[in-house]
Amino acid sequence: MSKKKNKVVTIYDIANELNYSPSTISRALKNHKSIGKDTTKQIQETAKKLGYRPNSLAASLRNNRSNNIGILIARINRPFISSLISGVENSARAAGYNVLISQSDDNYKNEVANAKALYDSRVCGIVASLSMETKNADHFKQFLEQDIPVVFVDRVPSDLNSYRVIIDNYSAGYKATEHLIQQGCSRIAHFAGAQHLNIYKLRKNGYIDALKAHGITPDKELLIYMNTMSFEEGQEATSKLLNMKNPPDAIFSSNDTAAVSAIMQAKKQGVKIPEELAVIGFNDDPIASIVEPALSSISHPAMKMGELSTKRILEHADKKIEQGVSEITVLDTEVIVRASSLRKK
Amino acid sequence: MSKKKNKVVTIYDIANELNYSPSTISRALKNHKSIGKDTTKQIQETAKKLGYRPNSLAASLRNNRSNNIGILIARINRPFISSLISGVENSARAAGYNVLISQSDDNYKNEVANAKALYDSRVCGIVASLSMETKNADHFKQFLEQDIPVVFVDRVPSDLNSYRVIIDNYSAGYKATEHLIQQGCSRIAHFAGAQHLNIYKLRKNGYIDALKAHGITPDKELLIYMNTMSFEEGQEATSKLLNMKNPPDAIFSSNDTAAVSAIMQAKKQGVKIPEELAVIGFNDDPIASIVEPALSSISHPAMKMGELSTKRILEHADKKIEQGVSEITVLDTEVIVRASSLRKK
DNA sequence: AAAACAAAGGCAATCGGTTGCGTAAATTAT
DNA sequence: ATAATTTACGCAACCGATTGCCTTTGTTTT
Repeated sequence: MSKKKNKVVTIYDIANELNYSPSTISRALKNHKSIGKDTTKQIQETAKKLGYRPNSLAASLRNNRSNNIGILIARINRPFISSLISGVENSARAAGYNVLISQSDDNYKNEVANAKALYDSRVCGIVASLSMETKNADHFKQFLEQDIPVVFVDRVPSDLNSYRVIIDNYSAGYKATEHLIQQGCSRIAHFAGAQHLNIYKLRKNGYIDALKAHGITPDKELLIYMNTMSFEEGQEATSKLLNMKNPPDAIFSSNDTAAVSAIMQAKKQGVKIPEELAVIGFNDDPIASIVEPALSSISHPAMKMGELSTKRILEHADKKIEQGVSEITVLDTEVIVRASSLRKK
Repeated sequence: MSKKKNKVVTIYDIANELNYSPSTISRALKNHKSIGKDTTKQIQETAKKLGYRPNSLAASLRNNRSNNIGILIARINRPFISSLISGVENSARAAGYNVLISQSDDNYKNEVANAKALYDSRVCGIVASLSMETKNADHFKQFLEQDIPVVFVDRVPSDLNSYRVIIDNYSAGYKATEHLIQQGCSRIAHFAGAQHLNIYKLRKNGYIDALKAHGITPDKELLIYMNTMSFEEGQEATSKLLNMKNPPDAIFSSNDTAAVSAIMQAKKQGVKIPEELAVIGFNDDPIASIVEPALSSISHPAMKMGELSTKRILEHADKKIEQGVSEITVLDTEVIVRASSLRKK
């Protein structure tokens, strides 16, 4: 048995059926005012009757602009990212847009290739969070040259002006550290991520400045630079820290994965949390509420950031953009205090 | 300063530059054999020099088929789903396809609307996992009528023949239950999901048959039907179970969320795990390894399922499909034994 | 050397909407 | 009643790549 494709109904079919021209059909379907009311109604009814479905490809080609928003991220299956995507998708779909995703797997070359692919499919906007390896953002210039809005989220480049939706990482790092200090900690270690990514650098700066502001001299031995901030890296670092002659009494980790691994490692070594070691993470991933004791963390409004990113893209068309000006949206974060850092009642 | 759009280079520009016809350019760019070697080389070089980028919209319109694979799922920010998407995206991109996502939020109407949207953008295939509310799959017929392959994953409909990529839920439920029995449990409760979704029904059936096979009569009081299997539902159910005159000595939950909530609730009530209550979940989400004691679970090869789904779509074009025959891909699952169910050493 | 064939490209239609411009008829203004 | 508008719709080009078919020139066959 061969595959049988039913004929797809086009505006030409409707035009033939009703003896109108295709342009009239096109206009009537979009409720263009220059088409009579009765005619419009009749055309729309016939369209429905025939099972007409618009071909967005044709429209997009003609308008030189699709209704697709592209997402460019490192990895989809991370709590923060999947929530971000979810936020983008929700608001995009509500506005009649589709969402194209691409993940770089934290690889720079993939990111460049994905940017090309999204460009070629003529997305009308891009939401991007850089890969770990990305150190320059030239592959986004192609979009800007065509006036296609690019919204950088979370991991944003420092060398390219465009929209940004971020949190105040410096202040979050400051607040997290200050919280630990207020709990009576004074030897506070920090798990810092790759420093060419400004989110990690800023969190570290906040950490350092909070220490100084409270009269604590930062100790280089307590500042651990990590690569991917994986569970394993966190475990190893924690183990080393705890075996020091003068171990820390708190850890502020730039992500929850490493923070959770710190808790688990500390427990394994018989170190009591939070009494002997207070821990706070970053992102407020689901695991933060599950680990025991529950992990304090910094809220990261992923879904909201996604929604705002979409909004920036959709609003872009109406705007006049001043050259050299980047619009930055900064969201609030909160210190979520849980048992892992709660020393004082 | 007004927005400045640089002119986009098309094959016509290359044609003018080199005095060839557009058709020659088109063929040369695809290494068509009917174009001379030198010519082809020259054209490709010029294309690169001018910064030519193919317009996939135009190609898709002409071919009446885009290079976009559509994904239709309930919620993106769930570990299983985001990994599934990741698998689809990886293999799709490797083959030069883009991925369009849409989430229904477990709402039937959204699912229908999303299916329409994906259809209208002329996806060349669909990967779908049904929403909780979906009880009929008629909205997928539009794809099949146009010979657009639909691959159902995990939550598959029972009333529509198409590709399926699934695990053997019955056997997984059976194995999970049997594992608990082997650990010495005999009053085994089950958290069952919405029964119109066959994954939950099959897991339940496996549970029941495993009990019977081992001479245990299923107790209706231990069979808890849930709606969304949320953390809260799990807590409440666990609390009720533990307060019974004759409480269960094990729980097999159809997902990890409810299983984890069971562990946490049991601990809160002072019930020892696994000694007094053994627990096993389903999916092997990240939280399973984090909760204490670590949750036993059933592996669910999400990424792999995504990859296979893409494969089905890409292979579809080459295939002759027999009517009334559905191709089903069944993946193996494993019982991941962790502390939450380990009573015997 | 005539016939047959292969190689290299061009012509023009096509995919399905969209839209600037034009026009005939109907309505309003003067 | 004539001019000025407005209403309602059609014509045809256009978006950019693809492809069946045709032509021209060059090469091989007998």
